[in-house]
Amino acid sequence: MKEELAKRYEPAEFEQRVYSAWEKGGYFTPVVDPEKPKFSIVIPPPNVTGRLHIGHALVNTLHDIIVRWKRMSGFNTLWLPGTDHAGIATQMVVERKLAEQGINRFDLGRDKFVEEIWMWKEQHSTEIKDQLTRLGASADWSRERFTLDEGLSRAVRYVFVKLYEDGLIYRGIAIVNWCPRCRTAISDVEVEFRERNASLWFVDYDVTLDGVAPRRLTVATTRPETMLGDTAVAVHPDDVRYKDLIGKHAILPIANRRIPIIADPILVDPEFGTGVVKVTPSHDKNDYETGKRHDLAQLQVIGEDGRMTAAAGAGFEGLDRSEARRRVVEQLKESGHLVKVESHTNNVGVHGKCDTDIEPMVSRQWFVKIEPLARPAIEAVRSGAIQISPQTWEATYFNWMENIHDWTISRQLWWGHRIPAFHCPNGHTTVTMEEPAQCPECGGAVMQETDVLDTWFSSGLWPFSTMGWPDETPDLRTFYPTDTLITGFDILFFWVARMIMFGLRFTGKAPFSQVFLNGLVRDEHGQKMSKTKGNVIDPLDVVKEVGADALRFTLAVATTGRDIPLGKSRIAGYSAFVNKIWNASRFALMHIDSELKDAGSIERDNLRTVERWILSRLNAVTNEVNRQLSVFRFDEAAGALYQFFWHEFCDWYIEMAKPVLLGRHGSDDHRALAKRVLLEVLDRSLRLLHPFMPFVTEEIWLKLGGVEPSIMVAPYPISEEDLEDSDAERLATAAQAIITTVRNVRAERGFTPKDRFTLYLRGNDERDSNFFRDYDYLLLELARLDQVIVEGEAPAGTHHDVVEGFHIAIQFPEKQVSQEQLDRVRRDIEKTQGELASIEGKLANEQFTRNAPSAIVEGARARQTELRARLEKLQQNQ
RNA sequence: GCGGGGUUAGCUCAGCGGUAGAGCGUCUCCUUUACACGGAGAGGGUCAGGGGUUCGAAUCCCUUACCCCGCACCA
Repeated sequence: MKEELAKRYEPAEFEQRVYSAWEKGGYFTPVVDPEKPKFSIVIPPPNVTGRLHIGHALVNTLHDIIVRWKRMSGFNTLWLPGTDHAGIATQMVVERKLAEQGINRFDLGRDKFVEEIWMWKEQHSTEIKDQLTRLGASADWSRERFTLDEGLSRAVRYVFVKLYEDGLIYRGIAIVNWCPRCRTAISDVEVEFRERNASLWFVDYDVTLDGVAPRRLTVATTRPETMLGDTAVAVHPDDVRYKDLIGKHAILPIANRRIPIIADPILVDPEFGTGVVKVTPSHDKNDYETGKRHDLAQLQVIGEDGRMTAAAGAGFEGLDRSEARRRVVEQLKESGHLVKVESHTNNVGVHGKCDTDIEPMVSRQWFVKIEPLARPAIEAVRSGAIQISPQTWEATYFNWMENIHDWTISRQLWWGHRIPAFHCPNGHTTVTMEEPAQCPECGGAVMQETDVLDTWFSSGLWPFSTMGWPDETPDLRTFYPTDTLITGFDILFFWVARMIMFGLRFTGKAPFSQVFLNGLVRDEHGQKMSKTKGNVIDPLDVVKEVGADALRFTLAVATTGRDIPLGKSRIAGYSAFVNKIWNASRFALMHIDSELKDAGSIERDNLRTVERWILSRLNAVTNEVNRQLSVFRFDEAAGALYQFFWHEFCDWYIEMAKPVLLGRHGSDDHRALAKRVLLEVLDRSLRLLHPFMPFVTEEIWLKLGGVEPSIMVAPYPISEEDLEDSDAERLATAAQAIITTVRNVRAERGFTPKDRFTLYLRGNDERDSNFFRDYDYLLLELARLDQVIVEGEAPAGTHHDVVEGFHIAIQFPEKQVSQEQLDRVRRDIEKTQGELASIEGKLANEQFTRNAPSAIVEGARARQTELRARLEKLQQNQ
């Protein structure tokens, strides 16, 4: 029994009900069977730091589109969901929350603090799952994983121990990027550079020369506070200005220490500045290397907390770095050692997570020797075993992988995988998966390393650790390697590269064969969304307002390029499309009188030209959508469906079918055929649209009464060659073009819809003429004519035209330009002048131009130009 | 500094060798029994500037200007 659709499209009425039905149906869970053709994909696990933003909505919509498409196309499909503990990021948000209560993590102690984070995690992973559910994500929740789960943690320990045994993990002292706020080392990729206006201070160092007049060397520095830790001054060995000073000593101002003057061709560029460089091995990467070359002393003057140490000297100990800088400059000025100050822009490295200036710091950390892992990972992409699209990212990938540095993996944090290394008081270190009872070398008591691993260490194992690896599980055999990886380009190095390296090393296989990197969502002016700018869009707010389908479709259409601008008006545009689908379906359901499962197949021979045309077009779109999805052109696929459904199916086919469906024209057989085709086109269109708009398509499709219990498990349409009909397309297109021409003439000459014309037309052959004789009712109704004469001779004085190869002539009554029309032009001119005046007033207002965001001012200027042009045009027409 | 991308309609973007496209916005007309979240029409662009290749260039090459994004970094 056919059911009717509600009069209004109200997504809130059915979305959640539909989702629960899918869950109950078990459609998200694939079978475990390595023999079946499969498609598998893992979610880029969202951080449990908070709620999902619109960027997550994008990447997960793209996942769901691909996953639903593959599932309907007959693949045993797994989308494996989960979340990431996100080390430092999560630790930071919980610390911030505790700070509001006036507590810091040291008050709580490690165990209690970690317990706090677990509570936070529980709440947020539930929220995240709920958000994904509301978007329609067809992920297999029975396989949901978290990077700190026992199974995944075991994989982490296994990999760590294996890499250590293979000599690819080492512990050592090195200069690393240190975040004084988070009090941990971070890796190179976590450092972001910010351009800043700074000063360049020129400082004189006295040179002690036995028996000769004293000289001074001028060094330039952007960080005067580090001079307290200088242990040398360097010049270029070939620099004639200073050649005689090499090997002598300089006196470091303030500290009054004697430091050597060394020659170093790598550190010093004689062309730059004064050609003299101060050397601070403890607080600068290049200086650290120089120090190693010259065996210089290290003097740490800045501590882990960013405050000056005792070594900085009396009057400095305990001062913050920036305060110490001010004081050093002050003292240099007083003692006359400060020669001059220049302003200078430089790029300061900051910690991407908290924006704190990075302090290069010498410390003992754990590292992964990365080159042996990177080499096969480069090869995998070069050979095509892994394809990255858009392909332009491959260059970026190679560039990075070929210049890769060892990876600092230890973090001085409390939240994460604790490194499986066990130290004893005698200095022995044992690396094993499980804690040993005693030190295997000396029998002493052991204590586990307090450092944890970089969060990307565990997410690098995600495609296989989530499937039970290192055990040979049925899941692993069935679903690994995965097929596609979809994620934002911003984590190409952080995540994608690490998965490729780990996957190849430990499973011997590339963890996926295709990578699709999507763009970043921005606001409608191309600005990055951020809370401080107030331009963030919460996906759930949008879902509540317009439904998940409209949001998903908008995101899919917008995916090309690096930046994805998203504004309310754009979403509204596609929510109108969902509404259109609803209403067209409602119309169709009013006329369709049999269920899909009883309808039988269409007798191809009985089809008439207009039906052949729409089926041919539907087939072309089917082909197009499948093709575009296979190359991740979500925009093209969605756009083709939009164009077809709205502008071909609704605007033309339904209108062309109406005379028959509504009984104004045609036989009963013809009517039955039109109904059958209407059902066919609607059915196929809904299935094609389903991956993009799962909710509304399901809600409507179930009313068509198909054999499958859900559109989710109905087959995805594929193109069928025998539906192609270029001749039907030619004739239908011609009919449409002729109708459009008549409408044009009507509007241009100022006629109303009530004025009736006579149309004369001539076909190229008998077949064409027969078509227009058969379908003259289409021209009469859609072009509002009172007569169509095929093959007749057109009288003189008619409007002649050639449309799509057909000669037509339109005969219409005489018509004078009325006073009313003239008045209307005058009213328009007045209206435009008024609007222009108001915009110009605004632009002349200084307060507006100074205070409004530039985008708004620019918009006003653009509007001004547009209005001026329009005004000119109207005045000409008067 | 090195590398990559961009500059197309008022806005946001497709197109990337063969007669300039979409969505939104603008204007006009229309309550025609699916939809006013609608229908029918209209207007709007020397495709950043300059040079070249070609029968033909938004599209390929060179160049200039401006913008974005990586990577590296000079004290």
